[in-house]
Amino acid sequence: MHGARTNGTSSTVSADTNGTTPGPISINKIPKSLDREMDGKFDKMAIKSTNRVRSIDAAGISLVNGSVEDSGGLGRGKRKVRRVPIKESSGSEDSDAPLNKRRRTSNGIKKENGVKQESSSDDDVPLAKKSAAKRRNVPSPTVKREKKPPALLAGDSSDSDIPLAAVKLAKDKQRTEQKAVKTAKEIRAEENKSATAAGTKRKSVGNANTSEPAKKAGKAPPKKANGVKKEESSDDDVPLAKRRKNVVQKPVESTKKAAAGKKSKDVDTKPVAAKGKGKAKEETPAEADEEEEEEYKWWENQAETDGTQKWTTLTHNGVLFPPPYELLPKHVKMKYTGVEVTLPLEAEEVAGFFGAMLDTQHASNAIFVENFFKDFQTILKQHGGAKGPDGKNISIQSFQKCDFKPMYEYFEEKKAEKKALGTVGRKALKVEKDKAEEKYLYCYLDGRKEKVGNFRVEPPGLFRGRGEHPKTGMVKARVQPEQVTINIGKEATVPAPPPGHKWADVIHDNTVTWLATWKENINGNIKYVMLAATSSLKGMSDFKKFEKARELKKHIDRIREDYARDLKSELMADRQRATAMYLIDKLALRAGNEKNDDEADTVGCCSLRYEHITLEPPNIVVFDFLGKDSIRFYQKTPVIPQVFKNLKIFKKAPKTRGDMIFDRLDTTQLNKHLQNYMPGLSAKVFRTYNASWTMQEQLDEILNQGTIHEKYAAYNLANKKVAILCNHQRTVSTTHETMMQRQEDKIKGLRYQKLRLKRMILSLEPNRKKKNPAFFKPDPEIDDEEWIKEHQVSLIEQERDRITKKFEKENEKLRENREKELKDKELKERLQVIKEMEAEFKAENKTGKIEPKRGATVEKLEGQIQKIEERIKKQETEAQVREDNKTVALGTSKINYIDPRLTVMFCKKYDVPIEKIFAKTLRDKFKWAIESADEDWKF
DNA sequence: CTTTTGTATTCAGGCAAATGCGC
DNA sequence: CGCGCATTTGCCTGAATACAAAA
Repeated sequence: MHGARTNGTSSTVSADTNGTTPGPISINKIPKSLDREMDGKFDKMAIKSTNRVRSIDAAGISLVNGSVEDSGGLGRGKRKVRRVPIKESSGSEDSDAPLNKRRRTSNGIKKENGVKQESSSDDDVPLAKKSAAKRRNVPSPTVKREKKPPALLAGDSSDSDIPLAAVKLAKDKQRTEQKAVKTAKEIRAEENKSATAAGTKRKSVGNANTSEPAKKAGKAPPKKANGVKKEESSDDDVPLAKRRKNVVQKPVESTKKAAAGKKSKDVDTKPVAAKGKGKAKEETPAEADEEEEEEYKWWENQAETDGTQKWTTLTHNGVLFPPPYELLPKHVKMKYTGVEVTLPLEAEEVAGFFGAMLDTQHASNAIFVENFFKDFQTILKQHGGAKGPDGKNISIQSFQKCDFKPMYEYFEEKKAEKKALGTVGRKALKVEKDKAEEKYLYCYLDGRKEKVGNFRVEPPGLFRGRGEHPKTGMVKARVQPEQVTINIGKEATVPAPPPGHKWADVIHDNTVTWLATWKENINGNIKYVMLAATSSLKGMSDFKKFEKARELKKHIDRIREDYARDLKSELMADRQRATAMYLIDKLALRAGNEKNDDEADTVGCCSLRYEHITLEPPNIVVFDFLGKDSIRFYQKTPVIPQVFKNLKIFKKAPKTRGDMIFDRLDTTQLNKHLQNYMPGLSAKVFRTYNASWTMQEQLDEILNQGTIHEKYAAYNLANKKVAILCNHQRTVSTTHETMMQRQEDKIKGLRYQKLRLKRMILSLEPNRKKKNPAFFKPDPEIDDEEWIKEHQVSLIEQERDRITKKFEKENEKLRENREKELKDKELKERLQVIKEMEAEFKAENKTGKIEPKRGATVEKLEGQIQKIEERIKKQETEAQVREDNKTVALGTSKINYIDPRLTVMFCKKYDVPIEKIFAKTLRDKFKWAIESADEDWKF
């Protein structure tokens, strides 16, 4: 985004008493009169906004038109936020004084636009960067959830329809008309576009699915597993209640635990792996056994954990460094002003980073390029500079004059070489690599072997900050052992640093879970080597996360009642907090911590600014902003009147673009407030809670009928609702459009085939038409003669192609065998059929009749028609799902938000193999859930 | 019908970007 | 009270697979 931005932190502000301590812009207490005022009429702002947003799609989708002001995120700038301690009770001394506003001001990356001090005069200066183009349509995430506090959630009852409807995607046409915010994703998408090319046909998709089974069809185990359970039900759940020994309780009743454990063992079977293609059918329990000692089932054994100490003993082998850089072959050189230059190793490496990215959009991103080039120059200078062929120094001054093409081409060559190796060669390489990594794969935590996650030190490269990250493109430096701190048990042997090096430090801190750490040079962030998601440490905390969310169930009613009440509080801070809670609860917004100017300008609930919300009377709120990862959050949703009114108040002048909506609130305060309800409660818990809650609700609506595949599709639909709620998106693949087109053509082709079959029937029995006119009615989808003709042409071409190819192939083979090749005459003869086809089509077009093949009967033809109809239907649903899901990412919610026990419950209850839904890694990660939940489990 | 082939989809890993809490 | 630290969340990518059409 870009677009308007505000400059100036304070210009319009007068009361900045000491000049450095800004304060909230809003008044402390909300007078009754203001409340009343906001009740009635709608102010200018609201009306104005109406003009800017228009509702287009009948389905309820509304699109923001292109006006710059609507852009969600404005220019970034220094955010001068000050937080004044406000004693709410102290009354309203500061009531009207428009204190300094909290706003995001501009500073546009490089040019600091001087005048920041001026008021809003240049609010609208668009950033130089890319202007808006098309925007993606974001489906409205609202998902109906239980009517806990009935009146409270506007979307729950009557209103819910709107957003729900909005879930439907708009038509492409409309899509392209719109313009507006360009999200990071879109930018990326565009970039790829260029690199794309051919496509192909094939349909599929939709079902997103299905995998594994095909080959090892066997795999019945899971089924069996379910059958079993059902011992005493006792599980009215509430595992919480059934605490066992110590502090923490187990996920499920202990009783069935043992049984459960056993069962699921067969269930899990060795997933796939199946290195050979296809047929590996090992998978027997026997194999499971060979799997070394039995693993630690922490979930059956919850004792410890006071929370702070994470381990007692810890042994590991440290980290794996990337291989040192090796100079490129002599003939591969970057050019400057057309002349090959020799770079010092360090600089060549950096140039290579860029050279390898020439075909990405980064290479044409001005900020990226600028940051890269600056760092490149610095590094070059540090290492002696570039030399010309004559050995003389060459000063690299201009990016424009640099030509990285030779490097790019070299890398491409390398890639091709690798590809040419074939599966065999690559496998060998992989074995080698695996061997080098072997020792790092596992560590021993409290004596148990646990998998390590990211033991590889991140290699150097160019920083790929997402969205409009000010630092994107900077050189991410190589990490030296001297920067790496090792955390390991006191008793353990400290892994040796690479020869000639030493560690920054070696510590023995058992209150943290990391094995190694270092500081990254771009943002100064700290990186860690931690255990894999399948480890007990991660598993336990995941479990706790979900238990915490379930615990929230007990408090949610009260919390909702409270914030409903506080929506009317006369204290601004309380009212803002209540309003924020409403949004977090209803829309699953993230908390919205403050960010710095050297990060991309993205927001969450608490950091929403004036321009991110538009109010449309009577109670529609349009959210349009960039959230985490610069993913656009665009939603038009009704809210309860009090919230609408509050937002109006929070946007009231003098607040304007750049100012915080919740200027009396921040995440710390919000979370502190939440702690009062329940220890450990924070804003993010609401996301988990609402996601899992929604999933439970959705799953409950699924009927236990149909094929496994259908049930799986139903699950995915539920999953999708959650993903939409959480605004989890993905970029539409660059090939999406072509694939859709192709599929459409294919469907039409099928329809044409159907038409021909019907015509054949009529040739056999002309009187059928009278008997069943409906059946022979022309298909409206392909009544276009033009199209039919084109299609016929392409069919003929295809056939010709096929015959020719086959001919050539045969010849090739003959040649190999040193036999005589076929003559061209042979080919000609074979191509005779083409002539026949043409004639046939011609006749068909003229008379509308087709001679059936020999031996055809009406019955046979009808059978074929039926088959084709099935295929058409299948293709159509597939196409629909593909289109509907193109921007929705299901994975994130599956991995992070949906309590895995829900999935396990679903699978057991409906006899769907867990493998269908949880891939190998997820099955490992969620082993605790698989072994502890049964078909009656409830979130 | 089975095998082959070529592509689309899924998986698993990578690392950036959030949250949240305590010093 | 702002920052540092630890941990969770999230999108994307390259490699591995599955799938459907062709042979």
